[in-house]
Amino acid sequence: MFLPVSLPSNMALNSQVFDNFHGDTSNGMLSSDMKTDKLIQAAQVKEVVENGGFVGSETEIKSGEKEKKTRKPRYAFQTRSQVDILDDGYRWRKYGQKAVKNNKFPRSYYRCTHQGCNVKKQVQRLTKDETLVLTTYEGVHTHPIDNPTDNFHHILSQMQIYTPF
DNA sequence: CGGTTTTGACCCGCGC
DNA sequence: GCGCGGGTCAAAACCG
Repeated sequence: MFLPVSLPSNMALNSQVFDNFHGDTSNGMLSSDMKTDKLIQAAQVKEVVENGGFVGSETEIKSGEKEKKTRKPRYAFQTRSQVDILDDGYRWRKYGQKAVKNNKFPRSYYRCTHQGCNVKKQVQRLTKDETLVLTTYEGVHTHPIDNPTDNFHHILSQMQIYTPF
């Protein structure tokens, strides 16, 4: 259920992200940096936090192992929005929700529903500024977007590509 | 009726 | 060892 978006600005955000994605994923080698960058630009993010460290429990390296283990990239950014659900075009299934120590709002855990794609993200609203939403992505999508909650604008722009006239 | 949300339980690492 | 904080599981509820 990613439809309760009632803000027109948010919908404009989504369409812009879609356009960017379709323009860059032609070879399927879209880097997560570009993705995040596009999202940031589109979402009018106030502050960006890039986490270059390790993610997850088993990815931690203890011994002489260098950094050859699967170090998933994790990108976080804050968005000023009144709605918790920021639809980025992917389908997410919620699998958990926990309360965080210093925040009164719970943190929600989502997983990409695409088969074989275990990209995760967590969404958390900040207590400091109730209008700020911190979204953290973990992993990289390696499959095209199944554009679900689309606006007709984007559909039409796609149709124009395949229409000779 | 199938996929998603909900929600408490469970697990794991860490600090005391 | 134990409690705490954070992350995930899974069964039941929920919904289109």
